[in-house]
Amino acid sequence: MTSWLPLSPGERSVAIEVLVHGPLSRTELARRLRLSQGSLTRLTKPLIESGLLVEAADAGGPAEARQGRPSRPLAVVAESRSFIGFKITEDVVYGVVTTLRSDAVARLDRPLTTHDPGEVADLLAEMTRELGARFPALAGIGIGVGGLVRDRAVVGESPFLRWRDVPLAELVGERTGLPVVVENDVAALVEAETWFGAGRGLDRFVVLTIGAGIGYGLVLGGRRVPYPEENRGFARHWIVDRNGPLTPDGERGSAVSLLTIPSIRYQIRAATGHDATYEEILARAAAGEPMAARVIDEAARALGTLVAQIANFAMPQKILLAGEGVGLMDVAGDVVDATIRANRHPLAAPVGLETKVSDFHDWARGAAVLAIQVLVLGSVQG
Amino acid sequence: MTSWLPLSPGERSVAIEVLVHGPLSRTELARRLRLSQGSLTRLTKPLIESGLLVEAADAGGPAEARQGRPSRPLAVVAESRSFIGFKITEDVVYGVVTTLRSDAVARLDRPLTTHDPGEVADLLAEMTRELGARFPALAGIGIGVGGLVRDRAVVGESPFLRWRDVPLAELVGERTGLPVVVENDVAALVEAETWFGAGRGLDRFVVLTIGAGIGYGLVLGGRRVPYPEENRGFARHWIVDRNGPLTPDGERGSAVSLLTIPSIRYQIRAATGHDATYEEILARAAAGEPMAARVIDEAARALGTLVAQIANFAMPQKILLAGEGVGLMDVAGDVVDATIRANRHPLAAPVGLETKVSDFHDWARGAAVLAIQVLVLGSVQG
DNA sequence: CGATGATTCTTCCGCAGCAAAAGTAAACCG
DNA sequence: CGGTTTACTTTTGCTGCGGAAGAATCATCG
Repeated sequence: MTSWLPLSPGERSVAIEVLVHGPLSRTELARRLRLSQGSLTRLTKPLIESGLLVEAADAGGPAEARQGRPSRPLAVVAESRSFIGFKITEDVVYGVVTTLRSDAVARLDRPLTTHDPGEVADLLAEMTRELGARFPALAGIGIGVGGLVRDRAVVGESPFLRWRDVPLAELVGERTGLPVVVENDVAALVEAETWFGAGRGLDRFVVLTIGAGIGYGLVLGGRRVPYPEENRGFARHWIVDRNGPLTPDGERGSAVSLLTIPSIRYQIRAATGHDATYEEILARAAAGEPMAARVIDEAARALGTLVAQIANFAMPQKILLAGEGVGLMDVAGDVVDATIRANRHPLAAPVGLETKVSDFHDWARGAAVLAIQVLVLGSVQG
Repeated sequence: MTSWLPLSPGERSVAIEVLVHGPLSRTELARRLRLSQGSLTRLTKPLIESGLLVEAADAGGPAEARQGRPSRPLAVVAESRSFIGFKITEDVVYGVVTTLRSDAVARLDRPLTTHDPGEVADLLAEMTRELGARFPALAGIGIGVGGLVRDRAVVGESPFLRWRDVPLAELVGERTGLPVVVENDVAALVEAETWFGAGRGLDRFVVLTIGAGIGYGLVLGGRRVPYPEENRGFARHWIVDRNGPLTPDGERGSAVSLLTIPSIRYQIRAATGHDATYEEILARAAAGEPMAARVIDEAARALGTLVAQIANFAMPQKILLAGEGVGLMDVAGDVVDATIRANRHPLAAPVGLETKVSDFHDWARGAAVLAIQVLVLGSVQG
């Protein structure tokens, strides 16, 4: 039971479909996977015997009383395994415990007082022990780090931790005895949203995160497209408006200069001489204060332009805006929408835009999903 | 033999691989398709018996004299079938005959003196007879039309022909007795490049055409992504530079205003009062004439910006620039390249940019590829 | 010039995994 | 209580694949 019985390709597709799309009857599964009903009986049997699936207890509610033999929806036993996800920031480690369905059932944060790889690994192992005490069936650990990660195991380069080629998966693995996956934090969030979130079941899907920096993830055919400049500040070269503001980070008028929280705060500080939090700036813009309103308006236009460009060129079925900097949408969502419309053909399909404010625990949850994938897919492959 | 024996999925994949990637030995095919050698003997036998494939005659050249039993590369019998492709413009119909490998072996153009659907179909049938006299084994007809095409059969809307809901495939089919595929001209060119051209074997591929208008085609996982605003002047809403020139067509500073041949000619005419052809303008820009140089420089910057945005957001492995308006690259290719670099991260993979000047026969050839696909795939599905 | 090895292709066997069809179960309906 | 409807199971047969062994065909080397 440490890892699952090796699943056949057919069994795996059934497991993923039920895991991701909730309770489904065998007939429904047969239709979705284009298999015969007989095959479904065959494929589900070992999955039920191994304890991964159960016949959902009567669906609880009265259900739609249809004619005929009632269906037996199959569901994953979400609590049969627990997973741990960590998000490492410069000064805090955020941890969550999730079920198989990636629901967070516990949280734990710890200050990060050192950047020494070994001591960080010690801390993660200690947090794992603490969390694992309450949730015994731990099946894996996922770790999200800002920076370049290789092979889902080694932190190749992380500026804020000042790490180079740190084999973090190995360090944590030998301290905990659990399978460990390390991934770039944006990539982890993208995977999580692709499997369990806004991108569920979609063929083309984009995640755009706004926070201290900008993150971009493209999912095609259910798989994330990797690219070399990932998480290396690529968006500082996305020039949105050549006459835009100049900030310490990013080229003039780049997405970074216009949209990230530090750049917006910098612009306000440069203009008014006073520091203000992001939320304060948003509130002032909503209240009509000219300086804040101008900066936020410009940011909203930039966001609308970016979203339109993404929609025009990558043609995703949905675009998810995530991160701590999407509060912008509440204050200036109409500006964003108007800008998108101005940069798209009137006959074009409306952009499937979804906004999701995420905190650091959401990033940690994203990392946990990586561990879930490894267990279900049986490999570390992205 | 009218259509091929229905191919099994395995046979079809072998046929396509050999058709698209030239002569290949069975062992090489086994590796590419991830099949065993035994399976390849099984799959190739009926294909050879049916006359689709042959064991290439010793590869002609001396080959690399390696050890062991020499390989027997398989090749399609390109001349076993012929295909006809048409491109319909406002006043001319361009026709080509191609082999199975989409090599054009004959051409025929005719002026189009009427837009009446029946008479156009008559003309196409007559041209088909004329072309077919020299190439007997006709297996299908592909027709490319600017405008909206539904179900690869019906021209839903074509402004320059003033057509609405014309069942062109049916009209031509009943006059020729051949299978007919109708498709939007850009889509046809994209399919052709995906199968036989620059996009061969690529997973993510973009075609950007510049001519009287702008065309965009996105290929993901070997399949073209359809979108509703296709060929309806969508690029007039791609705003590249808000302060760009204003032209009769397209929003201010849009890709259409900056890049299409009519818009460039309009800008020169508006500035100098004299009309000039596109080629003249390019020559004058190359010679350093200020007005032309300014317009062409602006166009090159716009193109670079577009290419960078496409590369940043859709992340294709290659971008093909095609159409009659890519002469721009010869005169101002360095400006385009510099602009691309300025809008991309230094660590990003260099954009695989390929330029291909295409005339109207290339568009017709693209349409012929659709007929090839139908024969090989056995269906009209895109 | 024959033995050896390398490489490609063919033949044959066994079986995984599927669809199709027929059978069983569990509800509702009158 | 038998008919109807729908969901699931069992059985059967077959397709199409991998694997292993063998045949073909070349280079190389003693």
